[in-house]
Amino acid sequence: MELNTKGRYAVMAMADLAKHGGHGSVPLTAIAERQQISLAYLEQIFQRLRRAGLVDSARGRSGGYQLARGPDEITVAAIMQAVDEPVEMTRCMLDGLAGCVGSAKCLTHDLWRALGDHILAFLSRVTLRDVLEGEPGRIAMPMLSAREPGPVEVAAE
Amino acid sequence: MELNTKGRYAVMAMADLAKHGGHGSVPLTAIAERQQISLAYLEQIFQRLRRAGLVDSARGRSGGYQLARGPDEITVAAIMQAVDEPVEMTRCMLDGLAGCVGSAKCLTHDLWRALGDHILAFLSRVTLRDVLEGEPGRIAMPMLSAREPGPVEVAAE
DNA sequence: TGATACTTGACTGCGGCGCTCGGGATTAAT
DNA sequence: ATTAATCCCGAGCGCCGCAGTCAAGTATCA
Repeated sequence: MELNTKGRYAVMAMADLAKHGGHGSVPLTAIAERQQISLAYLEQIFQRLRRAGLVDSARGRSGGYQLARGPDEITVAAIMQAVDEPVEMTRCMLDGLAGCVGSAKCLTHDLWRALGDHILAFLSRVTLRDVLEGEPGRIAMPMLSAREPGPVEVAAE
Repeated sequence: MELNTKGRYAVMAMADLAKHGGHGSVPLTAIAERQQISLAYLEQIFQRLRRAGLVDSARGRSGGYQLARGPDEITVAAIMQAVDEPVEMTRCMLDGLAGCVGSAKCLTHDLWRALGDHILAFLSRVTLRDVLEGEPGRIAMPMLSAREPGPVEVAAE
């Protein structure tokens, strides 16, 4: 269960952009320095963000990037998907049951699917604005912290 | 955002064990064949499961493994943690703010933390029994499928 | 004209996942 | 007693892809 740097950097950079953006574009050099990310690597990442329509670019001197939409209209899910192809959990379900154990759906098929959906749903509910305001903490709240063996009470009934 | 084979195989194997277990132990050769996993690799995985107290082993001929507890007392989270050290999303928060951007918490610090908690909470609510019964689909339900800015209303009632 | 910045694509080190191998210890069947 | 299953353990290793670099080009502004 791992998160790679591309997704992480992308969200960090976008958050930085939302914060220091305001009016006019922000050059990558500034972001790279503030967030301590290699400039050349950031450039790669922003190409993808641009192609996904999440940022607009301005070339030449005093150029840079700015958000294509408001910070409350850009979700973390959108960023991660733009930068880092699949949020899927396994090749098992790309189409049909290809990667499953030969015959039918593997026993855990539905589990991974549910997990993937769950993560995506979570990230889809967090916007850049939330990140800046430290909201994600609150959003995660309704979860029981973990492993509470008592009366489990899994929703419904 | 990726899931490695160790965690995946472990859950598949444990599900298989729960299904074909019943009474007496199940040899790894059987699981390996049914789930199409390399035997030698499975052995590694089961060492960890055993040390974590999730399975009991019986050596010698007609030996094998069986669940140490009932299928409804073993969560997917427990399995994944036994096999695959951290479910953490980044080194950023191992202790304190080590990996953060020099100074203070990085902007996305809380986000990754919330994501990690969220995933763990989800996996902690799914037991082996649920997996066998195809429940994980239902468990994931209380999530609104995505980006629903309306009244959030998660879990509870 | 030069400095600043984005654009693009090719290239690469190397860490670690995913797996194999070889041996050993234990137990049950015959 | 021997053989055949099984678990137990540690070392080793190929190869892929992540993370990052490099080089060359284009646009824009002062």
